[in-house]
Amino acid sequence: MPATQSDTPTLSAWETSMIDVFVRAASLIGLPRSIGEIYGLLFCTPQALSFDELVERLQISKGSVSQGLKVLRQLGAVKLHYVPGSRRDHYQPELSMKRLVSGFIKDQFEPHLLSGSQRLDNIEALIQEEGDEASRGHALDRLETLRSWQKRTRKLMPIVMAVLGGAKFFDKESTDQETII
Amino acid sequence: MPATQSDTPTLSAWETSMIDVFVRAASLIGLPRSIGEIYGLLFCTPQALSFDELVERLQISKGSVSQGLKVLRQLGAVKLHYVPGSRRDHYQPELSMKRLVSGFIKDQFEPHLLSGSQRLDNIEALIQEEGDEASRGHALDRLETLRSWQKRTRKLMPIVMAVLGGAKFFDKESTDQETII
DNA sequence: CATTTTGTTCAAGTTTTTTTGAACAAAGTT
DNA sequence: AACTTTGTTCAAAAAAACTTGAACAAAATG
Repeated sequence: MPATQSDTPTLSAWETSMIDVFVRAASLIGLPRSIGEIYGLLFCTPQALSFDELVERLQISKGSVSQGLKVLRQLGAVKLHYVPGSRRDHYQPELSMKRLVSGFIKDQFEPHLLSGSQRLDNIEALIQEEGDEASRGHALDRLETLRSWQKRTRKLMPIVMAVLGGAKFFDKESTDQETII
Repeated sequence: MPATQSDTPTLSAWETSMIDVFVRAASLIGLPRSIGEIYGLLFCTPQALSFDELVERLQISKGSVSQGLKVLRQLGAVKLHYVPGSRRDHYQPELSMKRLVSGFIKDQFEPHLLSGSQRLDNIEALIQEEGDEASRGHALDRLETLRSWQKRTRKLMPIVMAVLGGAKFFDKESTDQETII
């Protein structure tokens, strides 16, 4: 082979395109490009990849990879894979759509939903304190609309998970739903 | 009342809080703050509001309101409301959760899903062109995973709409599903 | 048809988010 | 213990997204 060439460990055409799909998907759900790239490359690659391999093949900074993997771990979108003989952490992508979606919902969606409930209670208090006898009715009306939206969203989650393949899911009061589908 | 005071048409406490809920919701689905504010104020207010009233009460620029309303119209999240005697357009919020979600999916989600299909076909071609007999198998495997995710996402949509209240929804080949729930 | 009213457009300014890279910590080696 | 490897943190730089406001168009009015 020719002498010391710069040896950019370039990605093949299909890898680039497939990673692009994940970059778009990430952006769609509000995650930065670098996270799409990392998950995308792991998705393309047969073997587990180490931190360094991600940095080199994607040509992005260590900082981005470190933070990106942190988020992906939190979401349950990557798994640590032990490689004998190597001291480095190796990563593999989570391939179960159900688990990916579940992780995303639990991490990014549910918190907003829950904090939302408290916010609505606060708003109700504010409406009561407020004078304006006349407009109070409308305000409370809209508040109820909001509450009904919340409730429906919550009911939707377990159904989504079920359709995605047999889910156990958060729901304080409803009857058991270990394995619906 | 006191002489010409600056008269900031300030929002009441409960309005501010409720608008805040919409600002957060907007951000959650990747829409800018100003759009959350506009929809939020319309949601709080009993009467339809004009362009100018939105500018004044929210204290944001005409540009933001114009662009914000454009997006909200596109999403079907606001409706024009004719007010006799006034030449201005007046707006009211769409209050049906089903229609709101449907508008969002149709406008922001479906396009990505569809363009996605073509992208995957392109990737398949690239994988075939590519040499490397050995790795082709894995690549095609992952491509199939992606296709299955797509398919499941598409199946999910009508179900989501149905749960939200009896939907007619896009689906080329499946059997009739005018009113499921 | 000149003028006013109403709303849109878009380049420039501002703010927010993301990325970088150098300094740092933690743990393993020699 | 000194050194190396591996990965994290975080302030500063870069990029992206959002907002502003002045110039512009379109339509109604007088």
